[in-house]
Amino acid sequence: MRKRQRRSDCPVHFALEHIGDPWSMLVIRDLVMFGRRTYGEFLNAGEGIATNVLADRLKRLEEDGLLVREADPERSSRPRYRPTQKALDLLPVLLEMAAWSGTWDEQTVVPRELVERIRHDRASVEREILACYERDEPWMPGVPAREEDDGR
Amino acid sequence: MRKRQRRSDCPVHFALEHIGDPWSMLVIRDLVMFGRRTYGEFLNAGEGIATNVLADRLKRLEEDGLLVREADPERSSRPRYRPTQKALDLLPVLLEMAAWSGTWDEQTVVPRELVERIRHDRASVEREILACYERDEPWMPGVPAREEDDGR
DNA sequence: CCGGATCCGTTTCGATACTG
DNA sequence: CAGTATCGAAACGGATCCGG
Repeated sequence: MRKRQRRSDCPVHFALEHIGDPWSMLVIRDLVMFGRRTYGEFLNAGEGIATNVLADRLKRLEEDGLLVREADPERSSRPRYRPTQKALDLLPVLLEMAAWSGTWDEQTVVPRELVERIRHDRASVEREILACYERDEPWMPGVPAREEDDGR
Repeated sequence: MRKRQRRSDCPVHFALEHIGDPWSMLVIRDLVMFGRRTYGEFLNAGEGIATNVLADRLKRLEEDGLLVREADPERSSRPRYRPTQKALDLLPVLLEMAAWSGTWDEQTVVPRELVERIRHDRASVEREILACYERDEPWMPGVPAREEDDGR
């Protein structure tokens, strides 16, 4: 018997236990597209996620194999989160979400130009993002990344 | 001034107020891909959505312009829900979700063959689905559409 | 400090009963 | 058949506390 305790644990298997949770998707987006890696970076990224909710999602995503938690090589006291391939494979979903948002959401942060790129050559956008990921750099073409936190 | 009362109304504008809600996405999927049109069809579609939650989501999606509510031409007492273009435009997101689910979700209902089709020629899958939509027919290649309720 | 954990008032969910 | 009404159980948000 499976434990069934999560709100988004609806009995249809359509990726919704992750994609159907906004905070999970924000964390995954931050991991995959914006190169965020630490608790503080997620927390102060402008989305206003609460500390307990963030901790819960990080744990849940780790349990479900979407991210790995490892020690920072320089400051070992600070955990560092990295997306797994399972999370990287959500990039097409994230990009289609971005394109839809840029088209229909009046409050969108996604620029039209990016929408066009996704529509006409999504593969190249994916390659660009994954190349940044390989170099451990953030990718942020016009999308506000870190809103002012910066304390290094 | 906008009402801000929804749980998934997080301040980052990335389509998450709809995509981040599992029940909303199920309704949209049922509308766009499976040709479901009535309250009862959504309710008994096997997902186990509660009546009040379904009513709430239908109202919310109508307010946000994702579906229109109209009277059934034959039985005028029965409302009929149809997706708008805004909802139809979520088809790429739905298909990428399906592909991810078919790849990574061990409980998935998405067959491998469909995953391959989405990966290699998503546009043709989209055309197929939209053609069914135009004819007001459901589309369900191997995906269980309305599974008979398991008693309960 | 940073990365959480804990407590608490409020909101939302989910199940069922009920109504037009 | 298409929804409301109700109510206990979760989840959320915010603040605070705590360990390294």
